[in-house]
Amino acid sequence: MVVLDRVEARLLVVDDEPNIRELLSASLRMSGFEVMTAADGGEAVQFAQRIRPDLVVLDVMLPDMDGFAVAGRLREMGSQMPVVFLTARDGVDDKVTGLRLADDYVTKPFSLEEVLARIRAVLRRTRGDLDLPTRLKVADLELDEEAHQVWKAGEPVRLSPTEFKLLHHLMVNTGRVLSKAQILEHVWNYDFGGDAGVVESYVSYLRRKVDTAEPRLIHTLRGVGYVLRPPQGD
Amino acid sequence: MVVLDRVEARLLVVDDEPNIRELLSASLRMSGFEVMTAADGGEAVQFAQRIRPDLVVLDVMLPDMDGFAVAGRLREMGSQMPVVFLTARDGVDDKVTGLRLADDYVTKPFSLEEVLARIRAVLRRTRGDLDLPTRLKVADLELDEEAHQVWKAGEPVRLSPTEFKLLHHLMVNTGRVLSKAQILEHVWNYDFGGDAGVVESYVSYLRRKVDTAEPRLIHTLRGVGYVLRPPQGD
DNA sequence: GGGTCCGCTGAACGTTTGCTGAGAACCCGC
DNA sequence: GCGGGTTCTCAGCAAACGTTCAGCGGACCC
Repeated sequence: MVVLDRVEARLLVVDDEPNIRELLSASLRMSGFEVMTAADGGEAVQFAQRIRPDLVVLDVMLPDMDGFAVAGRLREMGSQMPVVFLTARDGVDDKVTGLRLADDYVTKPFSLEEVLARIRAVLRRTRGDLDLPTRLKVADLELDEEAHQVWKAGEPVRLSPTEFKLLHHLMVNTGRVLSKAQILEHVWNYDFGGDAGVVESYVSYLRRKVDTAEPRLIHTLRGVGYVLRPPQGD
Repeated sequence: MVVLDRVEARLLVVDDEPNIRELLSASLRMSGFEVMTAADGGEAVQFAQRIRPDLVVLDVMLPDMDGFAVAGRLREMGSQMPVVFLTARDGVDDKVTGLRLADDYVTKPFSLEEVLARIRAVLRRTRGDLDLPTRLKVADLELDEEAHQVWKAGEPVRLSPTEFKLLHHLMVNTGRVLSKAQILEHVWNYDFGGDAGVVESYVSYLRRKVDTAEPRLIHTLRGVGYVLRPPQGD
């Protein structure tokens, strides 16, 4: 839940499932984007023409025309709007990358953390927005989003994908308490049915890898959640 | 019981139990919100359409349709009203699925303190109301809601969840006398059966942690209640 | 000044919460 | 299909937490 006081960019989210559309748009808004939504391909093309978004998040499966067709139309319009596709896990991936219509894609079911990362990466590439920080630092902890790398006290650390996403989420929200439910919501896939016990396990893994020495950075607030806090003020 | 001279926002409270509906709406009104109530899902959708509230407080269990269905309808209506769910404690699944449609949730039995905190947090996030202070200060006492942290004379203090809620309630009501019954009502869950002795215990804990030095901030008014008062004018 | 009431605090308790190690299920590359 | 890495579940354990209670001391009233 990163709240910024400026608009990062204007996005168009296209998906026919209202749940996913709302999940995405709400979360993107909270991250500082201006978001419009469309429920099918026709609406999408219309909207894109009118409001000229900086990026389009596009489901491949749409009721009227598929995402590739939509992307094709956008290209024909002469626009160079970057597109991030949402695809089902099975095999469509090759098509997406092969067609070179997408700048990136995310497979369903995704986690918000993932979608946000892809969108930011694409915007950075296409706009040359180099001032968007790609490196997060908290005390002697460093995380590079692009290189997908983490250092503790200058030493590189190996993290599994989930560990990385969790640490990233904690670092983006430095100083803010996150409940296990919130963490689950952002870091895990949206269809994850399990309970918050996983979060405990992963916090434990993370601590072992990046938070063994004093002063500790990852704090447990009993009954509330977790915070990553820089030494001063603790 | 914070009484403000302006309306913070318009809320719609939906619950079929009259007790809870009234408890909530009375307390929210006293906190400066404009409150409407509905007893079932149909009424809720109707009302929401007409009066366009800024936020909906929605019980998951309703006689006609469940809260998720109501939230779904609201979304379909194209509204972006934030929703705060009220759920039973045991429905862990509810929480996860609920969050797809909700911006936050509170488990029953809740304390008014909790519900208020969630509502404010959601409004802050969704409206971009970043200037609403997240930090309370009284003399050399500071409390940050987001970070869930307290400082006394610049030094961080560790508080348990209940201690934190109590101090928060005292600070929000600085200068106002609160009876033990009132405190019980706001800080403890509404189904708490015990007596006011707990409040005494917790005031004692709090004093030990944040009010050891002169001038004292937490004052006892014999036979009446407690006040938190800044030094000047005491 | 004495009796009574009220509030303070330390100790004790049962309960809840989170941490961790072990292991089962899974995926992926070879 | 085998092995390493990864994800998730679970159960036992330890510490923190909420609550009650009793003994004490100070405040209030007559």
